[in-house]
Amino acid sequence: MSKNSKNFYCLDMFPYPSGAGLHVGHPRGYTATDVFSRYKKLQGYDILHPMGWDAFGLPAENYAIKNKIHPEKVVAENVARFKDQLNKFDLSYDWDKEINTTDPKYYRWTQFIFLKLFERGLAYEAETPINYCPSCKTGLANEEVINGKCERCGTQVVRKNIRQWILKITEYADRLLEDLDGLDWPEPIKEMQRNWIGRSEGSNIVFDIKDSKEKIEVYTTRADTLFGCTYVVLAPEHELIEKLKTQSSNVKEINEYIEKSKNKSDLERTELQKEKTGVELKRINAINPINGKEVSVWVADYVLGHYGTGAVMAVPAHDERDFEFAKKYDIPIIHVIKPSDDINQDQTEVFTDYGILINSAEFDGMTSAEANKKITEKLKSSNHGDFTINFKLRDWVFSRQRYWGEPIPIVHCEKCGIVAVPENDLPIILPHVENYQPVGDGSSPLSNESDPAIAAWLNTKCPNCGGPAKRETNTMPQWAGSCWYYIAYLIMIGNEYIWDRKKIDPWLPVNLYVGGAEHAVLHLLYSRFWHKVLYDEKLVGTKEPFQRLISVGTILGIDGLKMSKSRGNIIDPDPLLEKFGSDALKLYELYIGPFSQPAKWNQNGIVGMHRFLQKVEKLSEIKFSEKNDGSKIIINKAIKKVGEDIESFSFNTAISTLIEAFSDITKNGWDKKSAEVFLTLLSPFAPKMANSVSNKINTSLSTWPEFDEKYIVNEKVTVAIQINGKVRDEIEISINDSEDEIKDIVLNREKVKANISGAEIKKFIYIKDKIISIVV
RNA sequence: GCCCUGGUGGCGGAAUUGGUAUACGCGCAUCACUUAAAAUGAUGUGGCCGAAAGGUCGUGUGGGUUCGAUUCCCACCCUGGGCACCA
Repeated sequence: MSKNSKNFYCLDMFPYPSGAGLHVGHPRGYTATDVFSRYKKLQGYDILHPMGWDAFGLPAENYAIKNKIHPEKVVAENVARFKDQLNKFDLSYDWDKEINTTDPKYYRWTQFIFLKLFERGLAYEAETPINYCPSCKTGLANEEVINGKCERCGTQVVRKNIRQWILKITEYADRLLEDLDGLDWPEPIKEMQRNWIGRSEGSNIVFDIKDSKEKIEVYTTRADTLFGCTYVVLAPEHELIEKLKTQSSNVKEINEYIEKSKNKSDLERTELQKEKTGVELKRINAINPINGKEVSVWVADYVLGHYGTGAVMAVPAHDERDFEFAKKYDIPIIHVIKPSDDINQDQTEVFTDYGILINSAEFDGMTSAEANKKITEKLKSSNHGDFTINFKLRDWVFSRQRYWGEPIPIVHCEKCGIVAVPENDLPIILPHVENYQPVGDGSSPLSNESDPAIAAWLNTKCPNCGGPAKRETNTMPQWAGSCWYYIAYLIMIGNEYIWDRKKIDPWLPVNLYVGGAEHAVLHLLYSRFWHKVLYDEKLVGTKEPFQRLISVGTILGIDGLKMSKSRGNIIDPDPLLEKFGSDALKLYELYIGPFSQPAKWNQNGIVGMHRFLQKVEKLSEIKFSEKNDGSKIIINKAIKKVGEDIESFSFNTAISTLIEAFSDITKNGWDKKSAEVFLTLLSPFAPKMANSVSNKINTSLSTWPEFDEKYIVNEKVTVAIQINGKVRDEIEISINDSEDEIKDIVLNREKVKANISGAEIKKFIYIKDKIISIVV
C-alpha cells in the first residue's frame, strides 16, 4: 500500500508543554499549518492535522524538583493550560488524535522501537568518555553540546566516563546524507545536516615503524602532500602508544602528557587560542611509505582520537595546525605544493590550497587532484594505503541519568548479562516514586535501592533464565518520543495504539512539516534515523518521514531580542485575543513578515488587521450590484495570487492581496459571486469572520475557487518610456499593438519629443508588457 | 576561520525570468464627523531643490556588465544562525 494522493498530512512540530505557557511567538507556525490545512481542505483533500505533547524531559523534571510537585502532575497541568490557550486561536486540530509521549501506552512503542534497534545491533552499551552536564547531572549527545555548553542549561560540559547506551546512527550516515537530495526542505537546513554528517573522502596511509612490527595508519584528504610529511601524530587515546612507548626513551613524559589531556574537556582541548602541545615518542621513527624517509612520531591532543584513524601525517608546509606545531617544536618544513598561478610565491608561509606538486619525485608537475589519486594508487599497490571515506557524525549517546524519561527496556542478569525485555512485557512503566533527584555520580536516580518503591521496580527476574536481575536504570533522552510521534497519530485508535501498515502507509510521508530551524540537527536527524530503521524493519513503507519542511522564523520581542521570561519581553496573546479576536491575531502573525524569517513584534501591527476585518464585516450590510468586468478581473487575479502565495508560504503577500482586492472591489462595486469568492479566499486566514459574513449573506464557502484565465490576461497595459535609462513618460497601450505602431505613437508624444530634443535615435527597445526604452 | 541567512522610507515589509523601486500594513500630517476625545472616513506621506510643472539623488559600501540593476558579476562592511584543531 502506498500514500493515498487524496490524503494530506499537515504536521506541526509538537510542543513541549512548558509551564510558562504560550507567548505570541508560538502560534506563528500553528497558524500557518492551520491556513494550509483549511486551504487544502477546500481543495478537496482529506486532511490530517493533529497535535500532541512532547512531555518527557528536563524542564518538567527540574520544575518538579524545585517546587516539589511530581512531574506527572506538572505535565498534566501544563498540558491543560497549553491546550486551553491553543484553543483560543480557533485552530483546526484533530483533537481526537491527541498524543502524549509520557503516556505508557505511547511509550510502549518507543520502547518497542528501542528493542528493534537492539535486535539489529544498533543499540549497544559502552563505557566511554562522553559529554556530561554537571548541572543537569546527566550525559549528553554530541548534538546537545552547543559551543561546549549544555543545550538545555548553558553549563559548561565536562568529559566523563559513564556506562552509556549508544545508538549506531553512524551506520546510517551514508543514507542520511544521500536521501537528503530527494527532500523538499530548505537548502540551509539540508546543508546543516550535510555538514553535521560531514562526509569526507580521503586516503588511509600506512607508515611502518622502524625496527618494529607495528604500523601507524593515518587518515588524510591530502595524499598529494605526502612528500611534505615531516612527522606523524597520534591522538593521546591512540592504543598504539601503549605498545610503542616502552621502546622510547621518555616514557614518563609521555605518560604525564596523556594523563593531562585525559582530564581536559573537549572545549579545553579544542580551544583555538590555546597553544598546541605535544610530546615526541623519542627513538621511535616512522617510515614515509612514498619515499622511505624517516620521520618523528609525536603524541598531541590536537589530533582527535575518535575521528579517522586517530592519527595524522603532519605536513607543516601545507596545514595551519601542523605548521604551528612544527614551528613550536622545531620540526622541518618541506614545501611540496605551489600555487598554479604564482611561481614566485614566498615559501616561508603555509599554503593550504590545492596547486601543483614540487619536490615530489615522479609526481612533480601534477595537480593536487591528480596526485591525490596517483599517490594513493601507488601506495595501494604496496599495501601501504587506500582510498577511504570518513564521517564527522558520531554515535548517539542515548541514555540519561535522569528520572523523567522512558525506561530503557533492558535487564541486567548476573548470568545472562544484558537481556532485552520481551515485547509482550512492554511497556516497562516508569515507577511512580517520590525520590527522583539526579545523583550526579553517573548513576540514575532509579538505581537508588534504599527507596522501596524504586527497589520494587528495579529488582526483577531475568526473562531468559528466570534468575535475579536488575532493570536498566538509565532513561531515554527527550528526543526518543519525538522520533516517531508522526506515526503515533496514525496508529492511534480510540485510546490505543496498534502498529498497522494499513493505517500508516496511506498517510506517509508527512506532506508538510512546520517547525523551528533549531531542530535541524537534533530532532530532524534523529527521527530520520529511526525512520530508516523502521523502514528496514518493514514497519513503515517510506525511506523518509517528512517530504516538505518549512522552518518558522522566530518572533522577537519589541526590543528585537528573543522572547524570554528573564528579559521580561514576553507578549501574552490573551489580551490581544480578547481585544481583537483570534482572526486578527492570526492574520497579524502571518502578515508580520516572510514566514521563515525572524520578525520583531509590533504592538500596533495587529490594528491594521482588525480594521480590515471590520470592513469585511460590513460586507453583510451592502446591497450587491450586477456583476461587472472590473470586479471579475480583480477577483480572478486574487484567486491566482492568493493560491500561489499559500502554496509557497508567502502569507504576508497573500494577505496584502486580500486587502487590496477588497478595497478595489469596494470601489468597483460588489456582486454576490465576488463576495462569495472573496470570503472563500479569506476563510483559511480568518475563518470566524469569513463564515459569519457568509452566513449573513447566505452563501457557503465549501470549495476553493478556480480562476478564469481570460480575466487574468491584460489587454491594455501601462508601460513606462525610458530615455537614456530614465523614466520620462508613460503610456497606455494595447498588448496586441505592433512595435512599429507603438514607435510611431511614442515618438510623437510631446514629452518624448521634448526629452529627445532632436537628437538621433540610436536604439528603440520595446519589451512587450514591460517597458519602452529609447537611446539617443 | 569556514558554511548558511539577511541588509530597501520614521517602522514591518513588496517588487514574476534584469524592465515605472517603496505594493500592503503601521506610524505621521491635514481635513470631515464630535462640545471634546476615541472610533471611523477622506486626502497626503523616500530625501533634497521648486509655488507648481518638473528636476535631482536614492535599495549596506566601492567597482563592473547592460539601453536599463534591489535583481547578474567582483571586492568589502555589517546583522542573525550553524560549525569549529574532523587532518
